[in-house]
Amino acid sequence: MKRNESKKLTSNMEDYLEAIAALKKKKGVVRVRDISCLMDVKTPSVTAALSTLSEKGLVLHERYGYVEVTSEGERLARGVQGRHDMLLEFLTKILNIAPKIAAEDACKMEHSISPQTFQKLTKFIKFVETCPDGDRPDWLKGFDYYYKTGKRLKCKTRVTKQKNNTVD
Amino acid sequence: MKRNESKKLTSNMEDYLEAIAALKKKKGVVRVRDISCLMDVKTPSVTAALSTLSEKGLVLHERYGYVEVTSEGERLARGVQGRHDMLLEFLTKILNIAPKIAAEDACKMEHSISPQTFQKLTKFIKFVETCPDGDRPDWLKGFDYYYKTGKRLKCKTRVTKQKNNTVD
DNA sequence: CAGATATGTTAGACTTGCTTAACAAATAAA
DNA sequence: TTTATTTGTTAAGCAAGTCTAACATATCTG
Repeated sequence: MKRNESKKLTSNMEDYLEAIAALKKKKGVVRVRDISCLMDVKTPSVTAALSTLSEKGLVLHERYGYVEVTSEGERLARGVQGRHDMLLEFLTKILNIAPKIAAEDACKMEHSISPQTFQKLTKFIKFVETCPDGDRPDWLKGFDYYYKTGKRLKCKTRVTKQKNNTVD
Repeated sequence: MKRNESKKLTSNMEDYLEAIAALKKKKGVVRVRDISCLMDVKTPSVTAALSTLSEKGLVLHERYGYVEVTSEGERLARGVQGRHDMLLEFLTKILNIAPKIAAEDACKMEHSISPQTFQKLTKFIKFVETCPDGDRPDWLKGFDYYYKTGKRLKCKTRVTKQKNNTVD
């Protein structure tokens, strides 16, 4: 009754789990080779990782066999993937960051973001994307303009006090 | 002429350097003990880290002496600290995340954020904080409201199409 | 100044994660 | 079916970072 499900995964193990779940979804079956290719590590690293994840009850793996993900593994993988997707969306859609850069950032940040921040950002994205203004709310277009030119578009609403808005 | 300034620091070394620079700024002199307390590690870990940072030319440290930061070390530390501060500001001021949580997130994300994302977010914060609307632009207040209630405040500007905005 | 205390270093061990080299099993092809 | 190829595992070792235990230096205090 003392299973080694010490909950907390390292970033690396989260990466392996995420990759495995993604491969499962995409290809149906998952082999050591697939994981090693996707993650750009050698196969012995994968074997080692699988042994760790097995002990934690997140994957099933018999010698020379396919890799299966347990339901608990699924659950965790969905969490990581969810954080990744959300971050990617925030970076590309809202901040307008180049997809490649955004993907790299998302890959690293997905391991460190707290549930609170995840929730806030998720809502923030939703807030932006369901805006009646259309694709991109006016204020966000205002940011695009500000980012490019350093200047602020004329504000349509009340102006209480004007602060400096210099370019650096 | 072959100094070991292999540029890229690990997250951990970035943390040490950041802590050292912060202590220097705050207390004037930096001892191993201070670093070990601040970072919650034992002193031998600090000694080892200092040896690494010394080799890279980022700190100066003689046996049993104070720790000094080189100008290159300063420069790097400022970078890390800058990312930290920016992230903290974004999380607390814009997303309204509790300071403690925000600080934890910032501590981890400060190591993984790309220059591009740093720049975008920096501008985004500036865009928000120099908004003529006052402390917090109207659209951001709109987000606060949306976050709390799941409902969208009436939009003052043109409404092209209304999408669903459910709470989950 | 000399002992007690605080601080710093060294040595050795452990963990995580990676590698290469050698071996073992499974699959494909002759 | 026997060989060749691909795939997977084991073993051994390296690097970063942590720790504890033992030792060394500095500093404080009587």
